[in-house]
Amino acid sequence: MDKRTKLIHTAKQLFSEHGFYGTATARIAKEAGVSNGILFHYFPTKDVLIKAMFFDVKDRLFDYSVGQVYKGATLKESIYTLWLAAIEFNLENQNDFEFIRQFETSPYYRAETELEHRYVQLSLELINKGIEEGQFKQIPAMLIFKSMSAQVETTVRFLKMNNMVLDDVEFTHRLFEMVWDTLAKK
Amino acid sequence: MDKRTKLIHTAKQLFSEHGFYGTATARIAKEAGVSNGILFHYFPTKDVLIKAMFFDVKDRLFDYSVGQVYKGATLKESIYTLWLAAIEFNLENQNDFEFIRQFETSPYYRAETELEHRYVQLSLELINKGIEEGQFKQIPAMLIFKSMSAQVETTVRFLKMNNMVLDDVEFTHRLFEMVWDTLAKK
DNA sequence: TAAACTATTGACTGATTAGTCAGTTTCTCT
DNA sequence: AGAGAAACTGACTAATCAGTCAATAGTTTA
Repeated sequence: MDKRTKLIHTAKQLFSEHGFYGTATARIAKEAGVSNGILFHYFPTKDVLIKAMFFDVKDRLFDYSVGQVYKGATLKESIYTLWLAAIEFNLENQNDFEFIRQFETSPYYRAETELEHRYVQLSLELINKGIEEGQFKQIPAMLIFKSMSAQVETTVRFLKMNNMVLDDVEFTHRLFEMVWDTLAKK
Repeated sequence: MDKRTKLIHTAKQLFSEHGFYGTATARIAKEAGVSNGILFHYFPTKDVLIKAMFFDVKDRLFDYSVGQVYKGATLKESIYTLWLAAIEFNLENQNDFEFIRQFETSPYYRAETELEHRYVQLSLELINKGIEEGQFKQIPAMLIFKSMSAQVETTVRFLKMNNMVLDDVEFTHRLFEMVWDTLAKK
């Protein structure tokens, strides 16, 4: 692993544990086993490091989840696949999960930045299709997207807190029905 | 307003704008128009100040919302009243809203602390009643509570971002149907 | 080979900040 | 009144931390 990647990796671990402000750059470098100076060689400021990490996570989530949606799937199947993939990704990458959670409530976060990402754009397209076809409630697409994201986050936090994994298919479906009922027209 | 209250008030404003770590205690005192020392007279550490603020907000939310639930109400009516009250409270007290949001993703937050609060306990009682009576889905009460809270937060953020208020009754009901469908058995 | 560039180090600095403290004023109770 | 407590002040400190920099090593290019 090169030093740049090693730094991102170590930073994510420390940030998810102690927060952005509880983690000194010097500590990141130390625990990554590199010099203090090299951190600022790759990331001129702490802000740049943090934003690079955000895009790193979103890119990987996109690759992981969108690849699982197969072409001929119905809308409900596609949403299910994306929902499940997001939960799995967050459970398997808990440092990423904690990092994103903190990022999104920090002053670093701006809504416009997120909008530019493929992951959000694809999700919004899917939701707009659902609204146009009359399968979804008449609610602004952005609000539906945010509700879904919030449900994923809540579910992951709940599973983590209770040391659970999604191995029970029946329970998993029951959880998805919660999400689906939120969006779908009765 | 006495100095202690004035400090909590100013701190909430600054925290919601610049975050816990972006706000120096000296700045809080200065903007509150009091001396630096008096802050530490009332709150021995910054932690104590932050936790005092958390309970201040939850107490006021409890008083505001629970008072509106009337005795003979059905379960759906009670949930609606609590949901709407929470949204109104957060819209009217945006500094409180931003503060809580940051608090809950900060290292200060511990899940056990929240459980002790009347507001959470009352909500859980109501949800458990819904599950037992078969009106709610067979999902752990805590997860239902967290989902509802997340929906409230998402909705408030959406309304804020688009400079909206809940003046359209039809739209308000449509938003509540989203929440209700999340919880209710079909 | 020499020049130019990139990667790397770690000691250092200037700014910031939570919390202290010695002393002053204001309140309270007898 | 006057003693004792509580409220209050603001200058001060010890620690922390993001970012700098001069120097060295390694790699590419002409």
